[in-house]
Amino acid sequence: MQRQLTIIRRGVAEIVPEQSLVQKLRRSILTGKPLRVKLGMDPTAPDIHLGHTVVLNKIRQLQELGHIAHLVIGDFTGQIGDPTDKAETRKQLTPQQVEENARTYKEQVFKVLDPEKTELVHNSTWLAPLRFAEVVRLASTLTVARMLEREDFTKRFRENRPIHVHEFFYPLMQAYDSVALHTDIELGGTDQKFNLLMGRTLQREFGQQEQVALMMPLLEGLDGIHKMSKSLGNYIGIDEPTQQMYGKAMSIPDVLMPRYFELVSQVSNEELVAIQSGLADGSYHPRDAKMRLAREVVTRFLGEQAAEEAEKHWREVFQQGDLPSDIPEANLAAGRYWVIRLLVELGLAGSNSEARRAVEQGAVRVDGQRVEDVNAELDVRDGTVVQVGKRRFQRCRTVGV
RNA sequence: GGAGGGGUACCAAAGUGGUCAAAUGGGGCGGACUGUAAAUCCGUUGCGGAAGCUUCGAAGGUUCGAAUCCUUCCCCCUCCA
Repeated sequence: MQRQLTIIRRGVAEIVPEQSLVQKLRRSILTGKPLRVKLGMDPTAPDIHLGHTVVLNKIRQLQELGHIAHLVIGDFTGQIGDPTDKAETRKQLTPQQVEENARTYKEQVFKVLDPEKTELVHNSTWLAPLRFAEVVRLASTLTVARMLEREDFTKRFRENRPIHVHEFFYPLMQAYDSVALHTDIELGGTDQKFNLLMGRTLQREFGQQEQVALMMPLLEGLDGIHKMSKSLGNYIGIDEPTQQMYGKAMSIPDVLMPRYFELVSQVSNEELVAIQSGLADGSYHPRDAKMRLAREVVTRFLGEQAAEEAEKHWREVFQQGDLPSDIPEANLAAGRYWVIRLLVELGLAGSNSEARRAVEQGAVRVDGQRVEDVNAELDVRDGTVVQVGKRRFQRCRTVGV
């Protein structure tokens, strides 16, 4: 049991109440019955990113300890939208959209979870048939004041932004999921605290044993400040193109390395300690740590070969400043081109003005030669490579045009 | 139903008749530097090869001149009930 606790505790932000977790584990070990672990997935945004995997990793660990996971597809709640941390009311999705998103979710989620020990359930199964009287009973368990304790609601209220009544039902529905599933442990980010605790309240109301709320920290995104989220664009999706995924991993701020290793990487606890102390005393270069992490992440989601390619590309282009081995090609008639036109033609600039700026700023190279004159006219041959900045390239193909 | 506040560029937010293509911050892009696409510093950020053109919720109007004034419309928020 001590072993289980050590594993479970890694990277966790908060366990409420911890004592209850200990009891549940003990009971599980004695009876040989696995604990029922729940994770709700709101199918509004179908793409899973590294931030989501923090919680998924934890579930995976629990699965490896023998416990069983219920993955709740919030097909019903998804039509409401969790107001958590949202500045505005989310738009409600149609059932078709929810189904579509849920499908994508499933595919991605099993890159982390063990399908053998995962049960997929839809919460419309038990939420849709509820009668109004039952809904009222749920609603009667909490007060408006209590609801407004939630920071996001308070904030919106204070800032005169709208809060719709149906949004109040979100926590209740999520909590009711726990009742329906007899959940022992519910996982979520720290921002889910209110919802997770609501599950305890409702389970008590229904005479069940209360679940343990296990909260994971919110992973900071590429900007190093805000939590990783799709809407902020500071995320690494687990379905991204190889080089992009590797590159994004390399652009994580140095200071976040210890955290990423703790929450994202699967290195053993011993290695984790070694890495973190190495980073702390400077004996381990943050870049090397980052390359290791980037490689691990790409390997995990896209395979080892992809990871190798990505690393090679990285070394060529950014460490040695060489041309990458795979430059996108564009067909073009041979001849003389005005630089600006050439850039726009190749899609390396969105407008003439933008292209001119790039040249003025010394960002443009043609066959390795920096072009500084905005009025330059250039000969384009087959194979001419045009580069803007450090990472945008186009090779011209004049054959067959 | 009544009273009030507001809609400015990718986002936030100044600007209330000319000096506004529109301050400032964030973001983006670029440069320098660093064996990192990190950090830091600097530059740049409507379109246009130039003259110039089009932008401040929408449409009209006043004026030599409007993001700024007037009219109508659309959208958002708050308070009272």
